[in-house]
Amino acid sequence: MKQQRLSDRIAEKLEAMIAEGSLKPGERLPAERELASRLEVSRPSLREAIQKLNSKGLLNTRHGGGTYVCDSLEPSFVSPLIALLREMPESRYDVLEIRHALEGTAAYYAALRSTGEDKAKIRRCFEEMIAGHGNPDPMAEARADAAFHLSIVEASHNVVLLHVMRGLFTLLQNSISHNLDKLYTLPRVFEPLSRQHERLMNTVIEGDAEKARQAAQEHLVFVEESLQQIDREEVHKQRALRGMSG
Amino acid sequence: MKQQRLSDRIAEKLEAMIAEGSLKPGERLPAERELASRLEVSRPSLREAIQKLNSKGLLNTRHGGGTYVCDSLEPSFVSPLIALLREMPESRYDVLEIRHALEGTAAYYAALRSTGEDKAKIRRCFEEMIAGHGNPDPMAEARADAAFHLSIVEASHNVVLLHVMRGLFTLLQNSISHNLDKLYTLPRVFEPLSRQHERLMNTVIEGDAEKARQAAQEHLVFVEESLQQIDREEVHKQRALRGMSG
DNA sequence: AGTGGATAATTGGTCAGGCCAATTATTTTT
DNA sequence: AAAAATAATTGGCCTGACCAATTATCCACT
Repeated sequence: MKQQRLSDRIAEKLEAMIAEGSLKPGERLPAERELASRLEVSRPSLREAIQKLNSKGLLNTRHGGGTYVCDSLEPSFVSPLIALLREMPESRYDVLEIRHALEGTAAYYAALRSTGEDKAKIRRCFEEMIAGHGNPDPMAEARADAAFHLSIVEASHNVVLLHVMRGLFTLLQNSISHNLDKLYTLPRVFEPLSRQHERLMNTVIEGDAEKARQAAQEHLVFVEESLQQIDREEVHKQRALRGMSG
Repeated sequence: MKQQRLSDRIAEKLEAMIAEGSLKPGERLPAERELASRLEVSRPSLREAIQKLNSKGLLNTRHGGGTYVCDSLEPSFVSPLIALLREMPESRYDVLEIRHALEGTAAYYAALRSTGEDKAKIRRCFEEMIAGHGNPDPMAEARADAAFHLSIVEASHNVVLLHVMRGLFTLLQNSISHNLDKLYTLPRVFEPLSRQHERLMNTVIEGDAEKARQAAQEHLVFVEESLQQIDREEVHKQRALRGMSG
């Protein structure tokens, strides 16, 4: 079972040479024509291999300049979909639109179906989130936030919903974290956020389904608007910086 | 200052088409020669792009067979679930709960954002669905139904939503087809269903967001209730059978 | 002799066309 | 109707060429 593309074998070979050390970081590769003849392959096949390693971040190529081994090699292990959406930052708002729709129903059914155990877990997640505020690592707060919301989704006793929401949170944290940290650091944002979380929790625990749905939706509206405002301010800031340098 | 490799631009373009949904998971790409001429590039350049996406895991290519969009783009949303749901058919209602939440917003944004092209496609899917009614294969109708709903999701221009919904439909068709066929064969069910579909389409095309959301939600309520009733009747039937044999 | 700029050589980028090999569709044969 | 042979399609690989960006070289001029 040795069916393999030639360009793949070449890429593997080069990759091995880099890993093993016979091609050092920063070093320049031989010219394509020469390397091709030395490996006894055609130039197009060599090029396909180089382009693959190029998009992997192992090599970088300058027109007319040559091909070099990248200095810092950090392979990225992310699911293809995540990688796809990383390129389109505006898809963060897409995720929020979906959460807007889903968390409302999650809260609704959580209010109707949650057991005592569920409620205890929700409360625990809430308190951990509060306790963790001011953490030097902003991503830790994002994780606590996600855990809180997921505890409510869990209490809705809809397994499919739980999986979908987990996927969405991974998407948010893992790939589109841009500006997400400011949500937890700016006091004028964090305080209303915290009140909304508390209200959401209480309505769920009290079992008031309609109010729970409403609380979830108002929360998401606020998050969405806050992020948009933060983004706008970021644009202004960068514009100001460009103005100074010019 | 925008010097970029042609193969990179091609790869980006294909990637965008996948993300945006005009290239569906599992779909086959045109042959290299044809695609190259259609993009007005040479075959080697196209190949370099394809190889890159290939090593990224977005495409997969079989010698002599063709190049396909990887169909497991949503492992985070679906794959662990398929096995799970086979065991518990009642979680079909979980999926419906989610659709209830999502399709409303999908219709809402589709009404606001759909282009003329989108609307044409929606109408086409609707007509194919009508034309295919009475098909001996009930799953074909289920697919046409899914295609119709997905065309609306597509028109919402929310790429994440599109991927999530595709995952849900594969889930429905692929693993829990139980009793799903009766939805299309019983006239007392199919006729209202058809009217609801038409109303949904019209509200979207007219651009009335709120009415579109409402139409989608009413449709899902009806589907949910119909399935529940069918299930109940099924239980009675089986009970009667057991009674006869005992 | 040193410096600046034109020139040549190197090197990656792209293309055209051809042949081979694996797969898929079609036809023929049994 | 099923199986085998054949044709058409499609990806894999190669040669050779030309263009464009970069780098090295060389020559004129100060």
